[in-house]
Amino acid sequence: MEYRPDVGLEDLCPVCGDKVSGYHYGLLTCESCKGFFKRTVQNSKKYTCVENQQCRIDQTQRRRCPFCRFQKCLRVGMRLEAVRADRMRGGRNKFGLMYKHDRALKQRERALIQARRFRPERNPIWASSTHQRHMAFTDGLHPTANLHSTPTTTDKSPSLSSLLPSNSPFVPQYQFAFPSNWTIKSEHNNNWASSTGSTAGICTDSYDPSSRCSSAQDPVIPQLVLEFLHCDPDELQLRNKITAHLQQEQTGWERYRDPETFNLMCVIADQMLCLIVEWARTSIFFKQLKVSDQMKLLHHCWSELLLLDIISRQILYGKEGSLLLVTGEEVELSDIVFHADPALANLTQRGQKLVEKLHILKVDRQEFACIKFLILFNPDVKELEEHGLIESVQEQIQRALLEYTLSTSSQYLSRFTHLLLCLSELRSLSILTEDYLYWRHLNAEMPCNNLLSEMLHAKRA
DNA sequence: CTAGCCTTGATT
DNA sequence: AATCAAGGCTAG
Repeated sequence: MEYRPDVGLEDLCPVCGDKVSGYHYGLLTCESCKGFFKRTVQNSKKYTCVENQQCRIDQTQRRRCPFCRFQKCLRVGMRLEAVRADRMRGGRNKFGLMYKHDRALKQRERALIQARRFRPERNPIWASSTHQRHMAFTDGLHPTANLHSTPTTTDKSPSLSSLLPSNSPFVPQYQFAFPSNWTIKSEHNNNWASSTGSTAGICTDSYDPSSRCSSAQDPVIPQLVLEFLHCDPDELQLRNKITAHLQQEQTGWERYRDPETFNLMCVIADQMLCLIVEWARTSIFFKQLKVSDQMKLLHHCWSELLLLDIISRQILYGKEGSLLLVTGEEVELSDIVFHADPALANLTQRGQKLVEKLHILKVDRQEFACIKFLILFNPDVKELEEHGLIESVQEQIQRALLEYTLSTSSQYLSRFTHLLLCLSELRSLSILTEDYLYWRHLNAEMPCNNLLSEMLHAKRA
């Protein structure tokens, strides 16, 4: 296998693919597109397209249609407001900070790639993917990048049923034993909410985060937790997959620096859902379930998993005051709240509060990996064929998580209880989010024919 | 018009 | 003083 640098994307102009000469009008572009954008805006140029406004824009053909070229400039995120009305030269503009953040992010990314190169990690999840993705940069087919445009066979995300059937034979590694020395007593339907009542007495004291053990003495990571970690996809691979897809879709992913681009967020969420399904179907325990049960479980918990994915990203990699997207972009939370409608603003704020709580608890990657499985294996889902099996897996996960928590925190019971309370909040937040998305979906404000809309319909059918 | 190179000037 | 993203200039 030969070495090919996969960092090429950010060195190419997102408009025409030429060599980038620096940040211009909001993002990294080449010198010629910088000049073209400047001339167009300064002189208020009006172009027309002699074709059907779908001209391919690349380095050799960029001169042929200024109309389509300018459309693409806007689409990839070049900012009109960065062209100065007074034509003042020199100095800096308000984007300076954004450029700085972007640079830091790219630097971090490079470091990650560098580190991974020396410690190559075999990842069976991606290798065994049945869903082929075209990484090639196919330009010119969707020039307006209208996300409502009729999906082609490549840009339409596959249905859940087509994603699920697994070819890999199951090799049993774990016994489904029931030596439950302890269980979380469930008084309600809700797994998480139950802990409020039964263990309330223990958790009235506030949790002291300093009780979290330092890594000085290595915590004992239970075998099952290690297995969950092994199933957990690598963040950088997720990022590369999603950005490759967005490139292919010609959506110009820089656009969501503008928090109003709800559509693009939906495309990202849809792609994340595909990857979550991929994670599940190749994961321990889940891959041996009947496909019908797999579908029921995923239909039930997809929004929780999606939210947890977003939230865990903030805690593991993000920073305060901004939302880190899977693509590596950061969006100011205040911008989102300012631009969003009241319902979305409220969801964002509640989500942020949850992030803060989990941040105080210092939830780590091991625990997030466990929690994902806890959410997936929900024995309260109706009409499960292998209910007993799913229940026993749920108990094993709970045991493993508690065992791990025990080894990393001196106040493990308090900590564990707080963790479960957070999951209860995650549950209600996911229900609200589904309602919100469904409402936008009914108003035809979302891209259709994708996994996201399939999931939205599943529970309401 | 295009695009490569030049000048400018606030920020660091 | 160095940086670097604005605007400016000018052959082709």
